[in-house]
Amino acid sequence: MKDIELQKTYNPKIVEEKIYNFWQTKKLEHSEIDLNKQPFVIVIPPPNITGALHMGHALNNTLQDVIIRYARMNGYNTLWVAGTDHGGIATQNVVERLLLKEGKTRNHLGREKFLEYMWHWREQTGDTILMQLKKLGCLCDWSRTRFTMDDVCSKAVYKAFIRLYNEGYIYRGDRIVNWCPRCNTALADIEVEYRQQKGKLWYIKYPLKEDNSRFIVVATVRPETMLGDTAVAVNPTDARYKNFVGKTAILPLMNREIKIVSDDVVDPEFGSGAVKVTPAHDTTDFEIAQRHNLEIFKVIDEDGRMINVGKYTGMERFKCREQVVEDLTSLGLIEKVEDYTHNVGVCYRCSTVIEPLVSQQWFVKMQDIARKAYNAIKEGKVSYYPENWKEHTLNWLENIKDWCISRQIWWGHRIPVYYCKEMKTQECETKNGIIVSEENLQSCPYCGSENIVQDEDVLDTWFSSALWPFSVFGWGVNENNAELKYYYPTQILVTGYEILYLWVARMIMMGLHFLNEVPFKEVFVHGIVRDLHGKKMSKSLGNVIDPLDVVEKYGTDALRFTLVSSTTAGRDIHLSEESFVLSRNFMNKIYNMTRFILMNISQQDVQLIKDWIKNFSSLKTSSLNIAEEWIVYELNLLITKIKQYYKKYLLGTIAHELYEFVWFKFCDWYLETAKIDLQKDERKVTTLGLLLVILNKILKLLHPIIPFFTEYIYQNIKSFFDEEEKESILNTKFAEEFELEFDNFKVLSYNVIKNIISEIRSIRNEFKLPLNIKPNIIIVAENQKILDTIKNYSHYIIRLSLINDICFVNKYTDEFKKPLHSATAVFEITKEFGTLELYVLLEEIIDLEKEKQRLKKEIEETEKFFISLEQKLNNFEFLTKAPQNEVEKVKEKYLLTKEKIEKIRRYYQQL
RNA sequence: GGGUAGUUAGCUCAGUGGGAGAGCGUCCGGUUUACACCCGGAAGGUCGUAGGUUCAAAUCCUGCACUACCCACCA
Repeated sequence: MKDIELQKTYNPKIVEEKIYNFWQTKKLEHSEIDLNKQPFVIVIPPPNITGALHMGHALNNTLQDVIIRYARMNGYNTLWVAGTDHGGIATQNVVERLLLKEGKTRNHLGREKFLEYMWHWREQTGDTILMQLKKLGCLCDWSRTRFTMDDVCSKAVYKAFIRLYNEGYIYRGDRIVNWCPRCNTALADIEVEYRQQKGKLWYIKYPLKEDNSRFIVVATVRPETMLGDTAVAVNPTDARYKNFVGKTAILPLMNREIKIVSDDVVDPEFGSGAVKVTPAHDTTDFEIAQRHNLEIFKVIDEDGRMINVGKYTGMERFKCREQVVEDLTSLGLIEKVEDYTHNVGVCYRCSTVIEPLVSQQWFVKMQDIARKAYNAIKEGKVSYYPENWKEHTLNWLENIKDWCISRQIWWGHRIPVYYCKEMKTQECETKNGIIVSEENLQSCPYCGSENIVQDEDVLDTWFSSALWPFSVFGWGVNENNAELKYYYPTQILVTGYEILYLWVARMIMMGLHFLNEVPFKEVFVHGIVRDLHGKKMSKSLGNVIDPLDVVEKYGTDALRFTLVSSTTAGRDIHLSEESFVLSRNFMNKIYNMTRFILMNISQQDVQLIKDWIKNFSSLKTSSLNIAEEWIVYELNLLITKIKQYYKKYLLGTIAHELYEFVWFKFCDWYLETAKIDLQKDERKVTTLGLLLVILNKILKLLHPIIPFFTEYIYQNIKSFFDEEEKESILNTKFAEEFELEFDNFKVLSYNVIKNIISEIRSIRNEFKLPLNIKPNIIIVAENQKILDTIKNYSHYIIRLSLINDICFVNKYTDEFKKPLHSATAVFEITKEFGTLELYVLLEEIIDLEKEKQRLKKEIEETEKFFISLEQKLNNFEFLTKAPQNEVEKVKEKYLLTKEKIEKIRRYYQQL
């Protein structure tokens, strides 16, 4: 694959295609049980089969891929399990919409045909997203791909249900559930979103039975529900209503007698202080009804239409509201109407206003199960990154409610419960005719009756998701299998915070309950992808950035690099198109830097360079020049930092550090000095060898983030290394620090040279020197050693700052008079080396007024700092209370700054 | 109503006790042959606000304002 092309621009499309095909043949992602190696496992948050890849997926999976590749390069037996989620209501909605286009509804087809249709649809399109993940470079072991409704996972679902049922954790009960009249199903509390909505608060007069000229006034935002009222409640301490409690009121429009009761939940401050009680359609009212044994009277059906209410029957609930208000108004029973803003619950899928409905549902009793999870998290068996989500999860677990797991749809795991209609035996009767069975039953196992029916409902989609970390390893088929033993618990779960409770907490609970071990040791929580201004991406806002478009335009690696570098500790990500341009440019930069290196290698040098690289590890830094020593030193610092950041999963910081090092240190500085070295034949091999060694390290550091690009470059340079046997960069070891002893003086000297060059450039710009004017400069120092070192490398300064020549002056031994027509700068180095003066000889070009201003500004800035140092040192408390090394540091800076400022002042005055 | 996070350059964000940083944008200058998807330079900030702790605060604490998200049964 030696084909770095001559084009000046990196073409991701061609390269990524090539590398993708290369990987396809290598099956690098495959993992097998290897007891000699430590496993490092990630189980994917399974995307919904309806989903086309969006930015959230791209982010989530890129992060996982970075982590898995890093672990892989550190010698772990990595496994990333892929799969998809059947997605319950969301998926059924999508398919029903498709059906509707054909003019059909699910009821036309019937359950069986409808499911057939759905499975067929899934076969055709369900794996699209997995293909897209593959293209993203995700190192999932595709041979293990699972689906929440495949045989293996379904077995786990039934097994879990039956076990929970037998253990007494699953029960069936009457509850007020959040009903979505559009989706026609119950929703869990966490599937309900609240929206603030402007509404009205109606005050309605209910006449008293004993004296219909007297009224009790109730306030409500939902007048239509009054038709189902079975009581009025007031606070027991409310003096206004003391005499009403126990009396009977007449429900207007319905002319039903209802009781007036007292209950603590009623807030006397709100509205009129009296509450209408509609047990069938309000959670609080339902609770009141249970405490007072009130009748439950259902007036709204599953489609959101009125029932059992005479002339209102069949009306849509909001239409009915208008009608009720109109009728009450004409009866003179509306006392007043107020504007009122309140929260309305809506379905998280379709935003339809939720109707609280009383109905029979299956529930999981959560308290015991949650306590186990609570303790495990508290004990640190699961670590959260960033940590603050730990506390959130604990809070949620503490206040957990029972989990409604039945859903009134067809797509999903059908609840494995049968009802015997006959109950012919005693045994059958004690069981209430409820049969829980994984098998497809034809007759009742208790009484033999063939008159049995299976529960119509399916399980909440999150029920199967909660089992995902172990169902994928075949727990449902055989819970003692070797894979489960080896791979479970997994290492880390990567997810957005929006499903922390919906999913993550439940996995922890189920993992602990069924396997007695947490399903993952770590949870990495990332934010949600938003647009540049923090708005959620949505089609209606038109601010969606499609990852596939980005890949098309800028390449997969650019997408990945941007996503990773935008990730900061659990915060939301604000994406803009231009951020991908930056990443694309970064890739191009490295591409060209590589081209430069390879272009400079002549055929006859290849072997020499290989030999040099082979011996590099035994080299001493003394054979390196200061630029080389500096860059190697900086690279070591970088590697150390990056390894630490990985421990804390600070992936965004890692991307930033790499960007900075490669561009600003390696390319802008080292490569520029290397160009100068390359002109001397005797330095050529060393320079090129070192450039390749560093490039190789950089590739490895970058590989987890931009795998395609780094693989491509690696394939083009790997022949220089003893790594011929490594087919892919993925099989190499992650970059380690060089084991070298550094000479701090060399590093320091190089930094001084850098500063001198920058300063000269700045002066050139300030005085608008054209490029063809190359002034002479004078460097004055107090220390001969540093003067000699700079002298040795003066060619760097001459080339990089475009000057003619340098004159070196030792302040103590040489005669020196400050040249008048020059621009001046003073540098502080260290206590040992003192300060250094720079004169750029400008002769008649200089504008002395400008130089004056330049120095004045410098003096002002330095003075500000100097005064702060002085104040510190004059402060007795600072001297006594601050740590000694801080005081020392300030003292040193003080002396240096003093020297500097005095010098600049003197020059200023001479002008 | 409760909780959490955020408020730093025009924009997007780093920085968690010792001289305010990056990228983009802006302005100035560049065919320095790896890269114009580039190079060099510059301007731009009383670090939301009011207090407090400390020798020292963008950084720690408290109040307030605004923003975002999560949670909650207030009709």
